Amino acid sequence: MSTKDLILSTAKDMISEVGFHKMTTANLARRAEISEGTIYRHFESKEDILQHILDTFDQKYLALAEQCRTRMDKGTLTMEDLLGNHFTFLNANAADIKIVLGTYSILEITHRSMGRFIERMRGLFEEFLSRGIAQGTVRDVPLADTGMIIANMFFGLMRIKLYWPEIEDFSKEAVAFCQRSLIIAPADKPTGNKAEDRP
Amino acid sequence: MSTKDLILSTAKDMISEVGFHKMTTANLARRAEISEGTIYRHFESKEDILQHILDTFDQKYLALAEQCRTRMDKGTLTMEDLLGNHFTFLNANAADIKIVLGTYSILEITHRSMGRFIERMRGLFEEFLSRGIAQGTVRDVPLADTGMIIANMFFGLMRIKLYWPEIEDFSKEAVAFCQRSLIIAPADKPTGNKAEDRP
Amino acid sequence: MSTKDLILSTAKDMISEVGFHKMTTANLARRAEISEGTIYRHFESKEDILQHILDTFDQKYLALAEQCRTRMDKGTLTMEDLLGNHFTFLNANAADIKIVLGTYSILEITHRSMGRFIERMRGLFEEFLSRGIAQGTVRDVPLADTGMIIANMFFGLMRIKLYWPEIEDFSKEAVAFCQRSLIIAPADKPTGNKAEDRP
Amino acid sequence: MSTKDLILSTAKDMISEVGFHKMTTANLARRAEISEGTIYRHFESKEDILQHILDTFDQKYLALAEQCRTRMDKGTLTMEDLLGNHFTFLNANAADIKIVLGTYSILEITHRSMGRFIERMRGLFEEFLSRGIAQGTVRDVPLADTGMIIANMFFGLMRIKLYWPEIEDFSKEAVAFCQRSLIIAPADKPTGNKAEDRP
DNA sequence: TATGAATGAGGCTTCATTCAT
DNA sequence: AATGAATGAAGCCTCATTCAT
Repeated sequence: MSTKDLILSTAKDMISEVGFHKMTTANLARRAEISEGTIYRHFESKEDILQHILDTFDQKYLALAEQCRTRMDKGTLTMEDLLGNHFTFLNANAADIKIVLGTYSILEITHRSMGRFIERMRGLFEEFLSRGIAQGTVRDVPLADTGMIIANMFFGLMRIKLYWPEIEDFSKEAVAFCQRSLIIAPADKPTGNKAEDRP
Repeated sequence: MSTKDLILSTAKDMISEVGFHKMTTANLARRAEISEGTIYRHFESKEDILQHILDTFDQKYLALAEQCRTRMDKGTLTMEDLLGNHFTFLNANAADIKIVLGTYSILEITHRSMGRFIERMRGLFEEFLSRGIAQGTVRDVPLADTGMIIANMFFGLMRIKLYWPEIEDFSKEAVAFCQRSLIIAPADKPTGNKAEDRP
Repeated sequence: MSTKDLILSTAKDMISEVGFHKMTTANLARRAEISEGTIYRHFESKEDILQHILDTFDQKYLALAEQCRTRMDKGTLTMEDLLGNHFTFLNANAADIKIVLGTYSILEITHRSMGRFIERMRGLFEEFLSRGIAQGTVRDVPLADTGMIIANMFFGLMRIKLYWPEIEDFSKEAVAFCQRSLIIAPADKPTGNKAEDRP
Repeated sequence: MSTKDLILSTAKDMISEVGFHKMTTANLARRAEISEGTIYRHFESKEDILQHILDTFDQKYLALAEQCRTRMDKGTLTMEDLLGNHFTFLNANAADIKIVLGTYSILEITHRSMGRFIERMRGLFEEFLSRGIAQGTVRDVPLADTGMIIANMFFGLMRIKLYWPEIEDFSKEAVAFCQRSLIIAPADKPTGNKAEDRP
């Protein structure tokens, strides 16, 4: 692992653990077992490290989105799949998410980055909804707003999971919540879902 | 306005604007037009100021919750009312919310405070759902999880509104989203929402 | 008790307990149950309080010295009496002594005050020795130096007692130590030193 | 000279000159011609600097004590030697002594350090007396108390010398004072001192 | 006399960044 | 590339003293 990557990965761990402000260059150097000066050979500033972390994360989500779109084009992506993929992604990148959630309010670069992230996620969901509506599997809801609502729900789920891990996971129920609101039941299409539950 | 209140209100503005770390005691004193030493005549530490802000906010939400419960007891509280009241409250206390959202990840006191806040909101929604289910106006959904989902949605809405004000407000649609997922159509229409609005 | 005396006595306790630097005007006011401003109505500065304490102590020792001299004049003062009186005095004024010992190295006023105190004590002992030598009860030792040695021993004893109370009291033995060095045994006078030097 | 040693030696001078409280980190940095931040690269806190000074002094006295014991074992150490060695040591380490004497009443670390110092000196003197008594050259005095008395006398002497240099040195007479009290005249005369020295 | 809020200088400490080696 | 000592600005906080009431 190159020194640059070592710094990046150590910084990622530290920022997600203690926050950006509490990760000092001294701490970082000690934990990465390099000298403080070395950091500045690879990065312009402390913020620059964060920038790299954010950029990498950005790429990763871009890849996920592309992959989802490909499957959407093939028509093999159910809502459960889409949300499931996102859960998997977010869990796998918990440290990045924590960094984003923990710094967007204090650092302009993260704020912008998270803004883009939200927009991308919203866009993806919008696209999914749009196809669903066209196919008659999804109710005719406003695209932009609903996309945002779902994206938003994801962030909330992650936040709770990352910062209040003692609260029981409610992601499954969140999926159900969305499905009830959006999905048109396959059989008796005119009606809502779970019609069978009622007399 | 007493000096203590002046400090409190100036600090509230500053923290919500630039974050807790970037509000320094020197900045705060300058903007409040007092000397730095004066801050410490009224508060034990910089964090103590935040503590007071959080406590006050806590009281305010407690009052709202109580008021909602009273109306629930009378049976005059619809879902729209409940959510509407929350929107009003959150808008009226935007600075507090921004402080909470911006510091829970870096300060233990805010983290605890926000934890309590979430729990209270969830509890209130649970109670509402529970009554609705008993009355047959709300679908039979898991109480705790669903309460959390709605609470969560609120925080998300506020976050977007406060940090990305350029994104169009989607709160109305969020209410609709929740209603579709939760509310049982009054009489003959056991199904989806607003189907009649469409041609 | 007048406010001035209240301040003085409270300050004396505090300085002897925690030291001059750690007694702040805020602390003092709180403990004396007065306001900070009141201190400055009675004293010019924090050091001025100390000055008063030192002056009072000075008077007290002056009184002791005078009393000892009176008894010396009457010829009724043995070495044991003299040292005993000093022990009693020092014990009775432990707080003052602690203040003096704890501040002479950092404050000019105490330094001067302690200098005077030492000189007075030395002078008194010198006088005692001088009479004893004349009477043939005390060895013919250098007056100034020996007076200082005894004075010095007292300060040492007090210091240990006040700052290392866990060390067993050795004042009785200190008196014996001095007596062995100074007193000519009553019976076999010829053995006393330098007797042959005198006509 | 390394920066650390520079700080240490500058601090030693300053503390002994103006006291621990009046040596501020800003003063120290200015006098050592370094920046304030540099201090904290080498020491954890201002008190930590003092701790190092005290530790070094501790070592130095330990070395002296060991050397004295070695000579005691060889039987070549007279009382004059022992006290003389101590005078030399104390003079050579005047700054350290001044620091110890000037801060033991306000700082826990110095208080402990001086407590140890006193105990060590007392122990050494006790040992000397114990051997002297066994050999019949010293009177049969209580060991612990007398050891303390002599140790105490040393501190007193140093104190006067360091803080009231205008007072004439009385250390020679102090040695004589002790000898008269403790030493048994060599041959036939169990009493009076040094009568044999005279014609 | 008494109050106590306000002051502001100054104390200790931290930390991102630079630079000589 | 790497080191790590040095920097100095800035942060939080304390405290003797003043002043309007």
